[in-house]
Amino acid sequence: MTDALSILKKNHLSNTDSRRAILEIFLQSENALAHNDIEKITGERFDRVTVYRTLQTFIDKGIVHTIPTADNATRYALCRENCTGGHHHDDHVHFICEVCGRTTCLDHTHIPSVKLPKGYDATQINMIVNGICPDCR
Amino acid sequence: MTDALSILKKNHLSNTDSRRAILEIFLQSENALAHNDIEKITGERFDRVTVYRTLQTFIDKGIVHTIPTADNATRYALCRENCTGGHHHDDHVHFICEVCGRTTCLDHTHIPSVKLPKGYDATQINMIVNGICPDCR
DNA sequence: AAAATAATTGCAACAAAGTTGCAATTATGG
DNA sequence: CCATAATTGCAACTTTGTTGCAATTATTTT
Repeated sequence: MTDALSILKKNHLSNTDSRRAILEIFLQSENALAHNDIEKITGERFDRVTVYRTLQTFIDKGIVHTIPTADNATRYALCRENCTGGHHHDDHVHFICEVCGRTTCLDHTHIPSVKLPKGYDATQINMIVNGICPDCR
Repeated sequence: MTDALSILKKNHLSNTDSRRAILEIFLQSENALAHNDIEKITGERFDRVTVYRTLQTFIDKGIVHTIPTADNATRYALCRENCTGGHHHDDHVHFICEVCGRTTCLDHTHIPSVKLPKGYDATQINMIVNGICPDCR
């Protein structure tokens, strides 16, 4: 159920080398990954552009979500919740460690609700916590 | 008190054209600005590098804070609270409108506290709400 | 007020992140 | 296994941001 192939099947995506490989990487990683991290792992196997396009496909299908970071390099992480095409509902907090730089999904830490001023309508909320992770103290 | 010159004085920054001009732009803007927005306004008056360096100086002094966004273009906004060199404490929510694209500081909407899992230590928290702003409904 | 010093700017060059068009390749359904 | 549709790789480009260095400008000293 959580292997690359079934994820592709479930989302009606064709079974290609790059998609399988990149999904495997996510499945085996604890942390969110930047495009560059993926490239380092896959090496010369896939073109940069292919990696970008694969990630975009995964986002569109709700397989992966992005995390806005201060360093302007988008991080991608698997959606553990049931996100579907066009509709993400990852409502967990993201943690970025200042020491090791790793970005982690705190899957069980939900984003608290906020009351916005009149007239503001939220469609998606991100909460990014910077600090020091358990491994780095 | 809220004119460009006093802000520079208060922060022991020398009074230069670019600093004054860029501060004026922030003082007159309701929204957070990307580097590119500033360049469009200042035109050829200042070099790109000068704008970047000026913004960095303002961040260091606690005059301006950055907002992580999904589109990988850092937004900058005036600190309304008393941020000082090296220590920002902007704890308000940021709103990004999906229609007009504007990024707004909801200065009076404070970020609610979250309880992190054991071992995680927060130093800074960002909350970015995407949705539709009052002007765009 | 002018000279000396220190800070700031502009230029050129570079690096990283991401995008687009198009031809070649690969996957899939019949 | 063939046809069609989807995916990939390549080349070129854009945007965002950085660095070193010489020239300029602001501030301090006298």
